[in-house]
Amino acid sequence: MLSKKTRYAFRALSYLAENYGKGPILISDISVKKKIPLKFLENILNELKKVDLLESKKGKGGGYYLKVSPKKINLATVIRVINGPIALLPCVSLNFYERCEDCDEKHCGIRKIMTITRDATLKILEKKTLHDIIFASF
Amino acid sequence: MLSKKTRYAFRALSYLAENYGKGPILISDISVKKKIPLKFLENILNELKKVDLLESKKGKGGGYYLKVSPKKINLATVIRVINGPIALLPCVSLNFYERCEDCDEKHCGIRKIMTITRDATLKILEKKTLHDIIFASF
DNA sequence: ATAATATCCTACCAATTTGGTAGGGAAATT
DNA sequence: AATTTCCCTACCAAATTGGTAGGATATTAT
Ligand code: FES
Ligand code: FES
Repeated sequence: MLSKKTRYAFRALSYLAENYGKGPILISDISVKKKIPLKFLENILNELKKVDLLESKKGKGGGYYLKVSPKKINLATVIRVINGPIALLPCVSLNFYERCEDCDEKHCGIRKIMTITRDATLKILEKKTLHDIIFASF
Repeated sequence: MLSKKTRYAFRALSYLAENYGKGPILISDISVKKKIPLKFLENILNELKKVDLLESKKGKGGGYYLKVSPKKINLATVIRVINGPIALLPCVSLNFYERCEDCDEKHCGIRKIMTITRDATLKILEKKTLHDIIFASF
């Protein structure tokens, strides 16, 4: 399951997506509107900034805003940044690969099935974007 | 990601599947062959027994064995028992449903996409069985 | 300048989950 | 009655999760 933090990230991002092009949005504004603990949200938005999904501005008139269009930010990217691997096993992860101890990858049946599962999941999560989140909600 | 415990469960089950029909297998045998900590494995097998995937026999000649054919035990079932929900959000889980606070299910775009993802995942994990694990490994 | 505004950074914290271990009890077999 | 094997309860350390606190830093307005 996705962590609470990741769910917060999606809620915050969808709010920013709804306000795309309207300039910087205050953390405190997002916090109140989306009911996310302020200081926790601060941290989340900062992480999203560090991977270039968001841009920020300090001082009066400042805040956070999407760096690119909501149509260009897919869900897989967000999950990887905040939640971590999408694959069900480390030996199957594209972005967080780790070898399985005591298991031979060449002849591992579990791995093969989890690879198929990963591909099916990614096919959806890499195609769906923040834009889809907003417009799936009407 | 699946827990280490779940990976142990799959390794143990695939060993039991390979030996299906050959009578009870010792925990200690599985532990050594599949390199799983003995006491931890004890616990795992017992949980699988409680949901009727395994049967056990005590005393000499005893051990654990699959209660039904490897073709009838799918991966989704195993994951749910040992790892928990398969869906990425509680509001989308079929077997572990929980309402999302501060989120209206009717108009939630995230939920809709996660439902699609869940269905794609389940389509695979409910179809693939222990038998497939064994025969995908050759 | 300097005050005000707002993000950024570091450190800490409690509760829960994960990945075990220890020790003995209960049932079946010899 | 001894041996074998699973079963049950309790405990434990380390990691992760979901935060909070307090101030440093950058920008803007006066
Ligand atoms: S190689 Fe990763 S589970 Fe076998
Ligand atoms: S209802 Fe579960 S995320 Fe919106």
